[in-house]
Amino acid sequence: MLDNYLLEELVTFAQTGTLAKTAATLNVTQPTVTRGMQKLESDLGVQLFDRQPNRLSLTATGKLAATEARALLTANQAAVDRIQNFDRNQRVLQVGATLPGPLIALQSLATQLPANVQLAETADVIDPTQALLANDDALIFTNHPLAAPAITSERLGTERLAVNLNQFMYQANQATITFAELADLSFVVLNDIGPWRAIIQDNIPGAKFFYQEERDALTEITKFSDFPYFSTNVSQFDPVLTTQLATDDKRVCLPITDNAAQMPIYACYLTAEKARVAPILKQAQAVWPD
Amino acid sequence: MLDNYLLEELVTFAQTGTLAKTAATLNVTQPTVTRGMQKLESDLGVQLFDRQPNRLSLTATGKLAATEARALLTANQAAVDRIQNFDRNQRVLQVGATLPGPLIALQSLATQLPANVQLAETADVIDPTQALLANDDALIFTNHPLAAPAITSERLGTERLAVNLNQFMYQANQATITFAELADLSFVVLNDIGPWRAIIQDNIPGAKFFYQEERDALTEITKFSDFPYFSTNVSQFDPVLTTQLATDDKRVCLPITDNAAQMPIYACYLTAEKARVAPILKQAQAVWPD
DNA sequence: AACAATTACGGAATCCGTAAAAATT
DNA sequence: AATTTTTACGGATTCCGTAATTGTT
Repeated sequence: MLDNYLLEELVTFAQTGTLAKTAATLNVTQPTVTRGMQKLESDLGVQLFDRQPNRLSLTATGKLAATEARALLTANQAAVDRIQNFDRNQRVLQVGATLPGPLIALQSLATQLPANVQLAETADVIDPTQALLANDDALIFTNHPLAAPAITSERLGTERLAVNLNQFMYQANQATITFAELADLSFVVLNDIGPWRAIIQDNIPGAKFFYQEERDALTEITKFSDFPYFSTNVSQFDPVLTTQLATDDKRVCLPITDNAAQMPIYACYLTAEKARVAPILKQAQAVWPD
Repeated sequence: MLDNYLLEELVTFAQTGTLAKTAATLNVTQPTVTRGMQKLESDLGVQLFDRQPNRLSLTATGKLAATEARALLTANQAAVDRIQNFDRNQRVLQVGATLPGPLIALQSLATQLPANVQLAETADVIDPTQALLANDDALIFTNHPLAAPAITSERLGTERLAVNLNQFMYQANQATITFAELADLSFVVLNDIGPWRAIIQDNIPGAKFFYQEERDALTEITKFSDFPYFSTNVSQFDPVLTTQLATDDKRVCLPITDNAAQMPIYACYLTAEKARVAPILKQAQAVWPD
């Protein structure tokens, strides 16, 4: 068995090239690292270094050992994360998403949700499969099912994009609209909108987008300007938009009819956690506007 | 970072169920294990055990931690093995096989091989891909190419099965033979013949096979009996068979013409080790009877 | 002179075993 | 009575830092 602190020293040496820098980056003294690498060699019964009086360099075996060590350390850290996240998720049930719509819908009934449910602030999940397997989230909303065998992906419904145009714009004079009809316009858009971002960028020719990190900043800009903004059949639950804007917003909401503007929504969770996420899923299905 | 000795204690507790038995199997005292599990809980910041005055049981988190711990320990051990095997293979170049033919062919020119080449005694490689990736062998002969991306599988030639029949048997009166014509006969066969074993068992109806572990025992039996035995175009290099038998063996060698009796031979090695195995491959190709 | 590695020595932290206690079956 | 877990205490091991040595650039 190889001790972790020795593996760290080896990995750092592979990066830095000298024992002195290794010691410096690990906040220990050189003799510590010297002894450590000697012990690692003796534990393995293998020569890891070519020794010249003033220079240490890794042998071929040493290089292999360094990459193996790196893998072991990351595996160890990943295990710690999984265990700690699992323990946390025993108490608070973390809900994430790759797109904001479903989170907004759930937030609208926050009072009716179990007290241990913790909704993510923004749609910032990069790799949903990894996030579930690492017990980072117990439930993640995505726009595509996940392939991993331990994961169940349940179709929740469809999110449909709409655009809110000033009522005096000529395009506003209709019940629905297409991406093509929005060409060359400028929009204010939230930053964390997941896959929607690529969709609007790829489908509206010549458009410009002003991305806003904060939702409050976005509502401010929309309130005091004529920039069109996007919404969906799900974001209608957004309390910020509905309360602060709806009262005096002179825009009209036009659903976008393109296929690309219709997005399937899936609820993904570890199959082993089905029982724990079931009540939340039931709530989500109940409020889904389909 | 989780210390290995704590992980071992957790894994053994998951197996045995009590700290006392855990201590016994690990050859330490109970207080050691008690403190160890307390430290592991404190390191993780997580409760791993349900504590009743006289009974300790794993929580859900604890069970997860135990399986994670087991994985980390096996990964650690596997890394050690890979490193040590790699180091050994820097000096001696280990050659294995899933079938004996190619090893026999190479053995016939043992004197001309580099001194650091170590040929396996018997064809006992179970999982050639694993053996290569673990640096257990540097070169393995198989009857099928290996799929792993880091591995190169080079077609070496074809091994062709033959049977040696007493010259007075009526089937011996021909140049070649088929499996069907060997029906209901009894054969003496070596134990470690890899895939050949399934082939003769599946293709010769009603045949009986007397498997011998030792090659010497097999030659003894064949010498003092009339049992037919198998050979191939490659096993002709076998010094035991050729010297001890050929002089007074009254059998005739009949190649078997069935497709199933023709076996492709591949030389498999880590692509990164190509340069080191190249000279051996060259020798093998030179003597191959194709 | 500056830098890198190693060794020697003493202190500090950690880990372990013995002994004893508390509680259960 | 026998088991199991836990705490307390002392010893032993291990690990680390300071100081000093060697050799190279």
